[in-house]
Amino acid sequence: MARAATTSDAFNAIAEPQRREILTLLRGGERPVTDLARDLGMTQPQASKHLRVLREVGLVRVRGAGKQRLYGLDARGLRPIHEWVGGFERFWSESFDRLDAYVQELKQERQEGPHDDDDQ
Amino acid sequence: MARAATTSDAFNAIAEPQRREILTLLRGGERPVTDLARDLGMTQPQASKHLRVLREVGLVRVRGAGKQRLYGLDARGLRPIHEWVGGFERFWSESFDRLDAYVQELKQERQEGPHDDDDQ
DNA sequence: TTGACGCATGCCAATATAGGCATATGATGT
DNA sequence: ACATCATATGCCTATATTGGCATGCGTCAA
Repeated sequence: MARAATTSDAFNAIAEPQRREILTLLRGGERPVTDLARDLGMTQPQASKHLRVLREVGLVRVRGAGKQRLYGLDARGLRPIHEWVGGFERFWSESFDRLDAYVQELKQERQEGPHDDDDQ
Repeated sequence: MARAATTSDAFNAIAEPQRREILTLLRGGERPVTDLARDLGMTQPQASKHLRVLREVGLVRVRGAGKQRLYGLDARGLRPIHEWVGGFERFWSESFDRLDAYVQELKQERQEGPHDDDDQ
C-alpha cells in the first residue's frame, strides 16, 4: 500500500516544503493564487493544487473577491501539531549526558518490572 | 515528479502516523525492534523500515546490545519543527471572537454576491 | 561449526503524489 | 453573448512510499 493521503491531515500537509512556504506567506495576509504562485516561483496550477490540499485539511480558507479568490491562513489546525511536538520538548532540552542517564534509569526500571508506558 | 523523499527531513518523517507512535513509545526509553513492533501491532520488517527512516533523519539512534539493537529517541530534530509551527502561534491564539467575526463578514459578503467557496 | 534468535534488506505490488500542460469554469466588463 | 482575466481540474508520467514476504547477516550459546 501507499502512503496515507496527504489530504488526510495537517501533518502530511506541512510535510511538503512549498506548502509550508505558502502558509508562511499567508501570515502576511490574504493573497490571490497568482500572487502566491509568482512569489514562490511555481506555476499557477501548482499553487492551486497545493492550496486545495491546504484547504482540505483546513489550514487555509478562501474568499471570493471579484474575479479573484483570496486565500487566507487558518492556523488553528497547526495547534495539535505544535502540541504533539511540544510533548518532546524535555527530550531535546536535556543535555545528551543527562539523556543517557535517563535512559539508563528506564532500563533499570524495566528490568525490575516491565512497564508498557504510554502510547500516543 | 513525485513527492520529496520521506527520508529527507523530519517534517516528512513525522508525517507518518506509525512513526509518530514509535517516537512516542521511545519517550519511555530505549527499546528493541521486536518490542516496538509488538506494541504497535506491526510486523518486524515494518518496524525496522520505519526505524530506518527515523534514523536517517536523525530522530532516533541505535545501540547494539548483544543480539539486540536498542533504539532510542533523539528529539533534537523535532526542535526546528516546533519552532516553525510555533511561528504561527499568534494566528491560532487570536481570540476566537475576532476570528468568528471575520467569518461572519465572509458570510455576509457571500450573501451579497453568492460564491461557493470552500467545500469539505 | 551449527543452530537459534533478532534485525535489516531486497523484491514486488498497489497507490498517492508532484509536475507539466491543456482546458474547463467563473466572474467581469463591454 | 463575447472576450478576457483568474482559477480550478483533468490527464499523463515518473517516482516515492508502505505493506507483505522471504531471506541475508550478525551475535550468542552449545
